[in-house]
Amino acid sequence: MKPFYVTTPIYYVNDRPHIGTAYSTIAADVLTRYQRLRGRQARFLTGLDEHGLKIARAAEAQGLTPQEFTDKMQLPFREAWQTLNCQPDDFIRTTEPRHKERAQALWKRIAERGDIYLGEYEDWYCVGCETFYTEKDLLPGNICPQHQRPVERIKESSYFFRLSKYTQPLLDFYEKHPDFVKPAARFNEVKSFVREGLRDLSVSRTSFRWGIPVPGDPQHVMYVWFDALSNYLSALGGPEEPGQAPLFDNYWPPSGEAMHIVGKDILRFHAVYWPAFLLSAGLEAPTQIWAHGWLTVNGQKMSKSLGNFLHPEPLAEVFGVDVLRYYLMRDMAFGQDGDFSHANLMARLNGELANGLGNLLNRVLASVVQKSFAGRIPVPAPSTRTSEDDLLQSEALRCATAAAEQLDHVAPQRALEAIWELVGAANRYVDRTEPWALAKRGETERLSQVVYSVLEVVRMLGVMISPFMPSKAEELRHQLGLDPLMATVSHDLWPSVWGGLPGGTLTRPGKPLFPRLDKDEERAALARLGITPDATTPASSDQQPAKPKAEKPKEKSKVSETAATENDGTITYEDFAKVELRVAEVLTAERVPKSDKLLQLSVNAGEAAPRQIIAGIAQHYAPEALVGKRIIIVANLKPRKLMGLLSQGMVLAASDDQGLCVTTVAGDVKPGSIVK
RNA sequence: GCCGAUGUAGCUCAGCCGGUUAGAGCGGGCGUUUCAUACGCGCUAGGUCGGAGGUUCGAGUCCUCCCAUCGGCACCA
Repeated sequence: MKPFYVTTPIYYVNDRPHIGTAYSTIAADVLTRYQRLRGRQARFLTGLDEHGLKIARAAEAQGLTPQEFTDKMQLPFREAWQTLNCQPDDFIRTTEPRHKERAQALWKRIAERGDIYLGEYEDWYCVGCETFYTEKDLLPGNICPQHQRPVERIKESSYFFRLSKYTQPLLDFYEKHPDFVKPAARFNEVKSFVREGLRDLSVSRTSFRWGIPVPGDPQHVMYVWFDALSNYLSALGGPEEPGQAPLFDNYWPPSGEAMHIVGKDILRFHAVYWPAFLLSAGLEAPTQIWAHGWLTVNGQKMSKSLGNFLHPEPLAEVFGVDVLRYYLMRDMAFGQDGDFSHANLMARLNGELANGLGNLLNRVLASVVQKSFAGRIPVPAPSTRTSEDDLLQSEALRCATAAAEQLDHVAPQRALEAIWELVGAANRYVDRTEPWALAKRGETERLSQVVYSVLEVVRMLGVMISPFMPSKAEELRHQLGLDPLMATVSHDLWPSVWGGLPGGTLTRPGKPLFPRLDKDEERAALARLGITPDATTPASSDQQPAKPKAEKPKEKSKVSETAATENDGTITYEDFAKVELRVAEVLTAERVPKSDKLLQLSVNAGEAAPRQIIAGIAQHYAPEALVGKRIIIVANLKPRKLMGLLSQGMVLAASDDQGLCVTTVAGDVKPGSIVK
């Protein structure tokens, strides 16, 4: 079996860890622990992205050097992973010398292939910031977000990577590696993106200094993705010639299997740019890229404006680290979007962990074993086995196999499902065999068998949950009187044979493994997190507040559609000379979802009903800034649908290379007035 | 607008290559045990399988169209 190498994204050091970053890090940790358990060599990398202008700025704002700043900002990440019991083998920071050096080595390799050339990069530039901005980053009206001043269109010298050259090679590569990107639907998106053709990629900047100097041209620093992506290699000491970097030789393909866990937002960089860089450098691409989805919180999107970023530490403190890990792995389908719901977490804690597994251990260990066997695990006689034991045993092995299969396919939620089938089977077994009745009747021989069977299953469960809940797994083993699990290479510990539990072992019954939360405790837990109970989304709730958003535009278009039928004399664009211009007052304005440029306006043009106009000015005007304005519209333009929304008319605007201004009237004129 | 995915019991979801009475978990209801963390176990819920056509002896399961939701791309008034 090839060594296993798993990575999380390197997180942007400017932020703090939140439930989303915790999710990918925990997933990587679970996979690593699982592979080790199976006797496979495994390495887990996480780290931080510490370069870029934003960092330099933030540092400056605090009166620190960028290095001092990132040295400080890295701590919450290290602490968070420690708190969450995630144990990466390496933690790379892009500001480390080892990274800079290897990133430059990768650059050189690619440059030697002739795939990097000097060109010009053009974008919006703010003199005040000495920075380029993409149109998306600008405030309406092409205003610099920092200085509130207009930006200029400017070119700077930049190195480019010949990405265009790799369009076909990438498509060929995808063809040969049908599992390169997971889930498959995401892979399709990647492919169709590449199929449309790739443009060369700007990979350096001269407008800021906080980055890795380009080899041979220190005026330039590497642009973020070149720098960032190379961390996966640099942390292994690569790229390097064979024999020079043992980790690289061992873990990177073809000798190892490398899996990148990424969020769906950065999939393109990993699935397109990264393999292209590697192809160019004559290196192997990673084995697989797993794009996981986004987490909402109690049905709501996490966003800066809502200020509802969920941080993992308080959750771990209130519910327990392992419970949080379990919940995240159990409730979210890996690769799909999921919802973090406090109510669901507590439901799973009580139902599956406390009542299901915790109580299973307790109901046998705390009573029967103590009373009938003086706290020792009994040694059953084979003759006392019945079909119930056969059934339980085969269930145990079946579930163990199923769970392993699911984990091999990176489906932690399904693996846990399979494991909990065994929890159910074990509880049923106890009910059917009634150990308490056997004890009463003094049938000690049979009781030995029953107790042993249950505890053997519990032992197996302890092994299987250990990647997910390492501490609880140890606690469970401790209560069974077993030593901590020690994973070693080439030694598969996953349950595959019955009877691993040594009879005669002195057990150590303790507190319930997973204390149950009663209603009051649930309320208290939520209170400690500053959450009101009705803010959570119980699994059974159907009152999700996602609807009004979708309904609004619908109502509007209905209204304006009727207005349209009354409005005859429509003309086409070619008949522009016949244009009918009117003054209209903007009643409402909002962005068209999923569109960068379109605004949906509702205007009063002096008619019975307001009309809807879709205007391509979103990059120049904030919706709020338009409300109340008297603008001039083309009132009799033939209605047309834009992104599914009916536009009845056109907003007149003047534009030059500095930006765009909607036309308005100088005086106070009634809406609907004709403009001549 | 183009491309893709999804739409199955109150909730979350399984249902492979079309085939007997459409499933699981949770929640709800009923019952039951008493070893256990008032835990467990059993039974139950009568869901137009988004809608309409079609192919077929037979369709959640294939085809067409429509609707809704979500993504990717595109962006024009």
